[in-house]
Amino acid sequence: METKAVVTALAALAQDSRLAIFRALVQAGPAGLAAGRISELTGIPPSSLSFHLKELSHAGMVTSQQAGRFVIYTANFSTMNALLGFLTDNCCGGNPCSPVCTPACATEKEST
Amino acid sequence: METKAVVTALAALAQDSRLAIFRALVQAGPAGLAAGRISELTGIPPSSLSFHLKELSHAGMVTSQQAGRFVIYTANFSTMNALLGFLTDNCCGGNPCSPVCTPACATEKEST
DNA sequence: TCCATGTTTCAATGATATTTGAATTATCTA
DNA sequence: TAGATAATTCAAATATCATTGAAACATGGA
Repeated sequence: METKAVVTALAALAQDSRLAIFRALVQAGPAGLAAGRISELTGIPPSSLSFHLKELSHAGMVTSQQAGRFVIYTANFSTMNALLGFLTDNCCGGNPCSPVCTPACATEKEST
Repeated sequence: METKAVVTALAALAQDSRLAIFRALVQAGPAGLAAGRISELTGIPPSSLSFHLKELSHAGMVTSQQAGRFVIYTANFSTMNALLGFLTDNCCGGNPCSPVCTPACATEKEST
């Protein structure tokens, strides 16, 4: 994952409304949620919601698919995991650092 | 970890300069780096650097300690791990979701 | 105390993000 | 086709953030 993409992804999540939206989608799982349902759950008005969904989508954090009149949004779990990996990547210069970064996912890294 | 703190932490990382600073500190490990050294490594001028270090510090992503004339900055690994946990927390409504969020650290979660 | 070095604060400027009502587009049903 | 529902785009006001030179502050050594 490129630095630029990481900054975009982090920026997408670093905002109250968008973090709420994303968490709702993470909790909804692979089935996703229709835009209107997200609006109900979060209290964000449709036009604001649409703006934020666009941001999240552009950052690769969510995907969408048309389903009749509805647009179903789904969290993009692989991007999220790439993001998590990036932050711990090359931790401690690649040396063994058990006390430092093991708690979460020190064994799963990526440099793509 | 509270939502507000998470947004602050993500916002702290969602910026080119700060992400570069943070990564340098992650790679430096527990020994940390002096402010001047970070400036050298990243090419960020002292006054800008100081601004960004303050942001990171305020977000709990780094800690600092005076060492003579130097100020040593260190990545705060526990905050980082709490952050990673938050993002995957309650994934898929807490149901087993092996295909979805296992890749990185699905086994290590927290709701603090 | 005086000087050199490392770091932070200040202040002014420019750039970027957020918000939302109203209008628009798209789809379904009858 | 007409009416209802779902979602997006537009535009303009508001708010927030990033940058950096110059000045100030703190520490160590002579």
